[in-house]
Amino acid sequence: MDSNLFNRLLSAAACRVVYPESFGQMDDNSSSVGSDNIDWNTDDELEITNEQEIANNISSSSSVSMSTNGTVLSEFGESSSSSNYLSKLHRFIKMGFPQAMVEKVIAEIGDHDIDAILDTLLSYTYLDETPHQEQELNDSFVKSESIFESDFSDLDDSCSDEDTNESFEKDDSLVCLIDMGYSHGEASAAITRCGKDVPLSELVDFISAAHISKQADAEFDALTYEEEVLKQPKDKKRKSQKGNFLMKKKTIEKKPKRKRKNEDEDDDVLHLPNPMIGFGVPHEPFHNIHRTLPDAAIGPPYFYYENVALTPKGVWNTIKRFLYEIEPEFVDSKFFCAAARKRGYIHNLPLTNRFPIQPLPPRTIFEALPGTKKWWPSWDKREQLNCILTCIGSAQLTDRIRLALENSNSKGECECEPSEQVKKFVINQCKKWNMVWTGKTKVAPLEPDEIELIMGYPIYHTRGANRAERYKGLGNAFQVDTVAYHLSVLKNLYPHGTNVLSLFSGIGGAEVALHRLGIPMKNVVSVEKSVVCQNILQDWWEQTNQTGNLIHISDVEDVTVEKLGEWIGRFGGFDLVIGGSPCNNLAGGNRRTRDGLEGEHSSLFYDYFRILDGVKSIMGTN
DNA sequence: ATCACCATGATGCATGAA
DNA sequence: TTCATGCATCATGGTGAT
Repeated sequence: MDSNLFNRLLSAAACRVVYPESFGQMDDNSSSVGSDNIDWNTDDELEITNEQEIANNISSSSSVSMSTNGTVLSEFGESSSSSNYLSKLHRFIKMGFPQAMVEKVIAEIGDHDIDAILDTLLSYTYLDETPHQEQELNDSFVKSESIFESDFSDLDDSCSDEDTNESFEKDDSLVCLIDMGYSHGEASAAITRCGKDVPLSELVDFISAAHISKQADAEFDALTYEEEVLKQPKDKKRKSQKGNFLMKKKTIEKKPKRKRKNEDEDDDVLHLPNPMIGFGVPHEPFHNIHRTLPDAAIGPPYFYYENVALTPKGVWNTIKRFLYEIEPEFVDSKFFCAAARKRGYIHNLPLTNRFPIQPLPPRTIFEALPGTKKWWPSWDKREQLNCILTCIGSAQLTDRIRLALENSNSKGECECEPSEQVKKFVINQCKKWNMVWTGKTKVAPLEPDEIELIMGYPIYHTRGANRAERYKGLGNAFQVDTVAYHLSVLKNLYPHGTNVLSLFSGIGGAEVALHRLGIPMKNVVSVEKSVVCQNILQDWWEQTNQTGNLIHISDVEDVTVEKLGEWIGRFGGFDLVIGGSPCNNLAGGNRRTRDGLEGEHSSLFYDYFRILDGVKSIMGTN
């Protein structure tokens, strides 16, 4: 896409009252679940287990963000219907329809007939082809539901005036599509695919077709699953049926997938580099220090975004499209420390004169955990650990492995190696759960302080939190050496210190990295939901005698344009906007809700973009 | 109410054989 | 090329003890 177009899209997007699909999704999140009850970053306070409870929670909450759905729920009466309602609301918002529109349609025709709702939504979308009409429709939704009260309302007025005077048709199309509730990515993709001069109806048709196809697929899955599985008794039969079903689905899907591979798969999939060294890592010969950033991407401020590399398909493409078409830098932290950590980073930092922080961290298991060497059998060839996750192997697994090894050894009645089968079992489990040898027949998970060392944090950085919180905080954190290597280029640029906006701070990986680089922090605004993590960062801030000012904000929703303007006015601008948005719905370890970028937690990426773009707008206008 | 503990697969890529 | 197999993966939700 041409960069000018994209600039305009972004600036227009920043001025919308009604955010596109993604933001509708986000609104749904914030209103479906009480903001006091969800830890977006660490997710362990997720006490709500079903929609019934969610509905109850909403109705009993007095949070400001609840007000919207508070009125909605009161219209639908009992919590059971609320649950149903929420489920359907969520479903249609996921399809890309604006929340306000879905609420309106369900209020009009009820929530029983899904087809009717879909038809009505589509006809609304089709009928309102002209920008003027669509704007009115959305405005009426906004007013009647009194939803989007805050962030961009001031800007919107001025921008809509500009829009009406806008003479570029292609920009109008983008703005209209965004107004209609489609995401930037969808809108830009549709224009790219269909051409810039096609009628709006054709663009809508393109996007709607994609939605319907996606939804039909999902519904087919759900229906077939229900038909085939729910009839069966529970437990094993159920599992096997599900397995059969999935096998069927795979065989059905395979052919079209291959066709796409030859055609346009490259449009949707970003390829991960092998070896995963990004623009270069220490001790590796390959380095690329030349890249051309799109105009819209150039700072100030510098920004740095991080998430897991191994996401469902298309996620990184979407992230890239939002973050100014910058190519992600995929790096495995195994080149920096003793554990693998495959992550993608999108940033607009310079690439020249990077340097690692000293002292260099241990790169092998034996260097990081010398106590394990004594027990490490020769047939366990691991030299580095797998990714540090948020939970650890069970004590029962340790016992099972101990028994397997003891039985295998006693059979041979000698000190020889266990059988190949036992070795394979043990190795697989050790790799899966990152267990290390702590005895002749004993493997155990890493202790929190060992993980702190590997992840580049001061020892006992997370001390004080309970064990599960420590594992979770560390499992969600930056690998400090990796991030610091990328941020090292800032040292010469800001000898007198930086102002940092740290989003989804967690246990403070960004702050620790800057500190270890010797880059002073004048002001840090840290946005982090978890009180435990806030305390960890605050304690570290005090222990390291930071002279700067640390401000805690608990919710990204509270980071409004007004707040950003206030901080920017006070600090003279942010030098760095840094953060990794929640990966819960992207991570491979998630069995239940790996829903992609539109998932409950991971959709907070759009808040990262919203805030970053807000900072860029304000600093640009200033 | 809090915390420790544990069982719970699917996805997408890499690799190599047919 | 196609297919089978191997492999790693910032997690979730339930249960029970305190």
